[in-house]
Amino acid sequence: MPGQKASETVRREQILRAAYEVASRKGIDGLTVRAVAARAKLSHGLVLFHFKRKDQLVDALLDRVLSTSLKLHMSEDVARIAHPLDRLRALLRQEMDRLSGEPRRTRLFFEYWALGTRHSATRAKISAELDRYRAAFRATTEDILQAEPARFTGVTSDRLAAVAVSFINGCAVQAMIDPEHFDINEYLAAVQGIIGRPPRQQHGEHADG
Amino acid sequence: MPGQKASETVRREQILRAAYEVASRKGIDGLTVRAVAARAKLSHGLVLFHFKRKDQLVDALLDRVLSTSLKLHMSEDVARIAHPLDRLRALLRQEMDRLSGEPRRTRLFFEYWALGTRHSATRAKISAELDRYRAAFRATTEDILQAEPARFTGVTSDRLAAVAVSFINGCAVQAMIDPEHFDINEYLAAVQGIIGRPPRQQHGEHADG
DNA sequence: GCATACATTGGACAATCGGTCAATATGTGA
DNA sequence: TCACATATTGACCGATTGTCCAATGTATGC
Repeated sequence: MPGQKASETVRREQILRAAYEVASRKGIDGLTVRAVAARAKLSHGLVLFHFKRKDQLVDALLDRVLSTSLKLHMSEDVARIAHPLDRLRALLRQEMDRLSGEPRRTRLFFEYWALGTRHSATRAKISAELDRYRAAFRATTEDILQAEPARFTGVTSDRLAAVAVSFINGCAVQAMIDPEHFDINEYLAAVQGIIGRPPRQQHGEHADG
Repeated sequence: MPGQKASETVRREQILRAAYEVASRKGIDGLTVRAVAARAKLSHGLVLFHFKRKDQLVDALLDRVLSTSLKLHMSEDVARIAHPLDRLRALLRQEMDRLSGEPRRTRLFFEYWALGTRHSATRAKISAELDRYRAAFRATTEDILQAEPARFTGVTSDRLAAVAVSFINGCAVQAMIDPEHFDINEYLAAVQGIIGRPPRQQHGEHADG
């Protein structure tokens, strides 16, 4: 049983898969070289043979988490929606459903997020991937601005995409701590009431604090 | 210098303050009994004399983080706003400003948040404190519903308060990773455009993926 | 001043961590 | 089949952790 050789790519994949399983269950600080090795049924020495340092393993796992957590897949059903704003709303709903349906991965994602506050390389990687994720929304937000320019005065498509992403992250955080008590439809309805159609905001702003 | 006695309440306060400074800089997993002791200029044995286990220290620190992070203070300027919806908007802006101005505390708060996914006691404590935080918004959201019932059909004041809190958390997360590239005014304007006044949502829902 | 109570210290311990390395098992080409 | 390259193992190391505890220092009542 022990000692079966394998190619480097196969081993790295096997180790990374085990690392993801460990981290998604025990958190980043529970991500131990020995725990990963045990999960992959390998010796801990072998893990450090393929990933020379633990940092490299953590970093590679971050790549994996980002590429799966921040991948926007526009289904055909959604792409077929003619009205751009409705399409964006469908995207929002889809992404929030997806993230709230994967609480473990979402939690791991935000653990890296918090870690990025102290670790600049991690922060840079997350920021770059968030940029890519935002860019995936741009096609739709540009359509929106073109279709209804009057609705979004002074708002760029970039900013619109940024808000969409931020909105999704906020809901994901909410769903992370309390998955049951979170209903996306109610959420959207209430936000619509709070934000939509301000009765007297344009003429005399009181904001200056 | 060493060995000066002090009352238990004073020592606990001193230790907790040091624990907060350590955790807000190094994160929860950087919160070490010895690090806290060093920060408070005490022996590590004394820390465990007042907090019998490290868990109790971490737990007491959570109380402190929650009571400061989730405290809603309605300033007189805000309370004086007659229009309830404008008052809620001002509250949102105030809280987002406050949280984004304290990135360290916010990060620590979300670290506990993520930790709550695995630790049920932590999760319960955070949920309870979030309930209290939500309740502080209820006075305003009830005023809103009373003033403009037509605007929020089928939305309760509880739900409205919940959305406000979730909204704040989402912005806080956003400001945590990238404090510079976050502008609350632009955020609110863009959300208003996305959510407000849906042109055709009520009759034929297409959501079912 | 002295005895008592207890806050405080720092050493010791086992457990666990990341990391190194000699020894070994395994596959491959001739 | 044999030599060679290397993937794999497990022992080992130093550092750090939480926790315990005997020794010591400090305040207080008498």
